[in-house]
Amino acid sequence: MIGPEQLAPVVRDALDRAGLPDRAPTFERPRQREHGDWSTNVALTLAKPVGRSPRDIAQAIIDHLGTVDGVHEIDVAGPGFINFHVARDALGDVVRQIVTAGAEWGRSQRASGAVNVEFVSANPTGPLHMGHGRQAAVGDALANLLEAVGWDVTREYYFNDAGRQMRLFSDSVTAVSRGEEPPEDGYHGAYISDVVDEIERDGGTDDLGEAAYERILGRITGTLDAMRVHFDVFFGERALHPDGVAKALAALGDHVYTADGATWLRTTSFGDDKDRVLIRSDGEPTYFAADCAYMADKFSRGFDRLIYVLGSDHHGYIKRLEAIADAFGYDRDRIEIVMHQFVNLFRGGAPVRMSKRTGEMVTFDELLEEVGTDAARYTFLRYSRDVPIDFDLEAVVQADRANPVYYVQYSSARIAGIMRTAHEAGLQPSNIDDADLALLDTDAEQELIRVLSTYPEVVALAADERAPQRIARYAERLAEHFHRFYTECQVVGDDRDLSTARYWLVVAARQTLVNALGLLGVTAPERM
RNA sequence: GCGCCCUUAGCUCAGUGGAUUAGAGCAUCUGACUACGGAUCAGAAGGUCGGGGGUUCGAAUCCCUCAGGGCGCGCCA
Repeated sequence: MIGPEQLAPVVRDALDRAGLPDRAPTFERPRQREHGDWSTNVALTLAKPVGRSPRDIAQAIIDHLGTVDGVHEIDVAGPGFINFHVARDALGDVVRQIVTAGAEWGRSQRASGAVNVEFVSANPTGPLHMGHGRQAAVGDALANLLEAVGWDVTREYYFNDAGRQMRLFSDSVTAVSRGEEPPEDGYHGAYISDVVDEIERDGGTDDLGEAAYERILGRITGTLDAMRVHFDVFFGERALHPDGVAKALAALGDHVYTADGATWLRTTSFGDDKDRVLIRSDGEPTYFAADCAYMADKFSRGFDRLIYVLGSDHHGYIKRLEAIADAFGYDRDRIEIVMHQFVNLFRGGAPVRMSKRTGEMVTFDELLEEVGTDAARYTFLRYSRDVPIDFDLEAVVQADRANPVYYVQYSSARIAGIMRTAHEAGLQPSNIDDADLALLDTDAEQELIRVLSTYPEVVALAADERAPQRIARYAERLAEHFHRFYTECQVVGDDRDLSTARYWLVVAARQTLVNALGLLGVTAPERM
């Protein structure tokens, strides 16, 4: 469909012919449908320098535009906007374009380079919980989006398998295996004895802590599999000791100093609130030291950019991470923190208590089992990262219009239903070039096509803003327009040519829905 | 105390590339089943975009400020 690329040069020519100063016009999608498909405010921006009224300028531009291919109508509106209405028959081309592009529809090469997306990164000392679930969904969808616009993406999971916490975990497991209480500040959950029993049943081990750690990591990857999240790299902190950390400290050079028996990084030089300890006075390196070595490791692997997906409780790390990058001398723009708010669990409007102590905690595994992967992922992804999510176990499985997951998936099932009916009726066109897509001329069809045509813009914006919810909201808008089309237009009918044209429109709608939901990691079911 | 985020319709939330009459779902009210899945559709009603200043021809959107709410500020991990 015609867009800014075609309209901009035409408008510039008109500016020239109208004797107006040259200016690169910007175009936007008007909010109001009556304002057409594209709009430019170029006349408004010229009003001041030219000293004429915006509407007057707009009219002058239009007078010199002449006719524009694919545009049906151009008018001046409001304070001086020039609105372009795309020709109805031009919309058929959109359908053809979508069907031809298939799975590539909406993807682009607007970005390039290698990006590392680190997310979840929960330590394998216990099962994943709700917060990790949102993190998994957001991180994975973000990775999908980045791939869709041309990035070469690596999904990475980092975990601490060294240091004090690891020893504490090991001690806890060992205590439990002897029938004793874990240390006060150790790990107490029921899963500890589960894992211990499991190991003993399988013939024991000579390193219980290690074996338990591996088992829990295995459980976590199992949960992630169920979530359809697959990492390219699982990176254990141990790989950074001692060489990586030593090299990192050396590379940090003058920014490192000793005081009070400890070794510090002068992060305050780079905007942090206080300096951070690298090596404690007892000689033990902190996790912060490992974080430094880890960043250096990532960059050494050739990434152009590092993205850290973090829960809002970690926002204090932003300055710290940026300070590390600065201290190493990396361009700060090459690291990016993508934050998201937390998740509150409800059941039928009542909060579900979450307590590690009492074991009332709902693990993410249990949640997935109860609501399913599609509902979980979709619910985590349809909200802006900036708002906390109230995740209601009942509302999320509710099967009606109130639940957007089902609303969207139902449109997918309906599409599949049409396909089945069409095939039974012998309607199964193989070549879209033979179809007369200009027959798609009802309002419902035209509006559906218009929504379809904006998909690539939505993907680009969602990727740029790291905003997966834009894809979810788009899918809802698409479903809405499809349902209306479904209600008003019979696809499989007596008029063969019309049926064929509508068949292709349905194919295009399905393709777009599949592509959009695919970015979210949600399925487009054929039956429900 | 400092920092980050949030405050938009009765409720839950979009919209924050400045711009033409601020959107959706739920709830409320009125309609649509002799056609491909009514798990749907059409319509009505509902908002001084937390308050107050400012920038701009134009602000939900940018800046300042105040008020509420969430989170974070370790030689913890």
